[in-house]
Amino acid sequence: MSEQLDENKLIALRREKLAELRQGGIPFPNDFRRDALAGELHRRYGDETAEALEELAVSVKLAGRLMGKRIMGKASFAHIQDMSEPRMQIFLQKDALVDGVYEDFKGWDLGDIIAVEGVMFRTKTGELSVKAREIRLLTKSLRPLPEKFHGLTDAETCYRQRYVDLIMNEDSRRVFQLRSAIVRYIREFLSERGFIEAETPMMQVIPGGARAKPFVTHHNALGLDLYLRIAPELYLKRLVVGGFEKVFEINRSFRNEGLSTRHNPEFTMIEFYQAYADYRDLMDLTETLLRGIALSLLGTTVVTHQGKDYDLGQPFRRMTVLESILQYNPDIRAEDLAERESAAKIAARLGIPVAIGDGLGKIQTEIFEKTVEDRLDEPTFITAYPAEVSPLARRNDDNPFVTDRFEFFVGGRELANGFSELNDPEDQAERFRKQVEDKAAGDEEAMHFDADYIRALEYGLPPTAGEGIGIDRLVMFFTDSPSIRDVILFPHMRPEAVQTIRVDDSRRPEAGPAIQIESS
RNA sequence: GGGCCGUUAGCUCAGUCGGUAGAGCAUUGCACUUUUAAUGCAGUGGUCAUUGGUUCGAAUCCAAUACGGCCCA
Repeated sequence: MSEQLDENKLIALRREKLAELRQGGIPFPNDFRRDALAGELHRRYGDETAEALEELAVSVKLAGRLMGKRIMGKASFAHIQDMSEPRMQIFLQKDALVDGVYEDFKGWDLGDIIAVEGVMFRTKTGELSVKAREIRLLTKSLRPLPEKFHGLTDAETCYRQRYVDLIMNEDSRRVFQLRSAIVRYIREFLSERGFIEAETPMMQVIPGGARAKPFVTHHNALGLDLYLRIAPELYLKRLVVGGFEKVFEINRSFRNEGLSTRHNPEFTMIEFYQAYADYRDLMDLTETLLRGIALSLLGTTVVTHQGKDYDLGQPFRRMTVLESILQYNPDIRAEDLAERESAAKIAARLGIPVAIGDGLGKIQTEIFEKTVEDRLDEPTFITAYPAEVSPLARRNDDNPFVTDRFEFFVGGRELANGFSELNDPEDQAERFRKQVEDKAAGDEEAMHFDADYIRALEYGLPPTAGEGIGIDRLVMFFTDSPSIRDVILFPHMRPEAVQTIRVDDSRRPEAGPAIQIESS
């Protein structure tokens, strides 16, 4: 017996065709080897004339998904799509194929995976094409593809069934190809500069390195609750203690928060640490990196995002938290930000709730977040964050109220956060204690006391600077994507209301009854 | 968590004042040996997200729920 997914007549018809294939031999063959990609052929032969191509008589083997089919009696055109761009047109003539093959082809469906062997030529209308000598069906597709002209536009289906989105939407394929290129660029950028790539625990006994609510999981054999990491920071700095003086990790981290166009519960960061450097060195490095990505990806330093141009070729603006508040709030006076009481009044006027335990630094930061952050359009480094909100950052030598820290903003969004690392173990222990107090007072995002991390610092962390860059947001910026879901292949979604998984007992006798998952 | 909007054929979308549903593409059949969203002719295809209510009658009005989108916190 079997429980059906959403069957319809189109699928039933294709199942009948598959059943015939099963009768006729091996239905899912894997003995075809291609020797070319459509895109490569376009680049290599795209400029050759029809006559030149005829003379060259280049024979090629292509495979891919059947995306277009135009039957005109005893001749047909088809388009196949492989991992390259653009598609290649195939020309078939009944007389040029083995008897019966042309009739088989007429029964194939859009979406089927096919193999073609033939000769490059140019059609009357000038399109580079392959004249088929042999053509085979490799994989029967049972489900109809979306409409060929409008494609798939329903956002929900694009996210839930990314495979269909990728088949249909070149723009979507492009985003993820660029994402791959960005990650590769960053990895090479750091590797060339002598950084070592590391992999640190994703399951942690004490989640650290950021202020965030973690996900909890459980290790059965150890009888131990573990947290999915919210950041790799504390482990990477242990590695610097260990002598890996330049180290990075491209990491998936997890934060138990809501979903939005800017937040996914799991997200990708690059974190890197460099000994004998400070936060200013990392600001310079960040400028170089972002400029390099733009030039490498786009061939220009000007990035167009959501209708605006951002020139990463210019030096990025730099200002402190306090300077930025004053610049964007002409009605606020510097002296009013210097005292807790007057700053709290400003916060209250702005509708920011102030808790009794909040110090001046926290209040200043909230005023900054409320009135400045999303207006930081041009590439900007904001520096001098209060120590109160920067429990892992080194204090500034001249003004210990603030830290040697920066965040980078562009298009109103925070893309990076970096600082000179706090390497004084006693100061760090004190700041952990303050976090634990905050946690006891009900701050769910406050940090834990990580005694092993303090022990590591006590062995001596060299003067170091570290930085994290949000890869998803970076990719959003460079690919002009309005939502984080557009740059994550399988973004988090609520489960579909009722999902039935087909289990065919006749072929898997050991299997139990049909599995049915229903969400309540 | 709050507000607004959406959910109709495989896909993209119409659906007027409440009278049991329509197009294009896909698909099926026929014709067609250089097409480009091929073309021509003829068909098939629907639990109008779900549940309940109002009504003689609901895709349409009301409510709740589910899922999604945008904005806000």
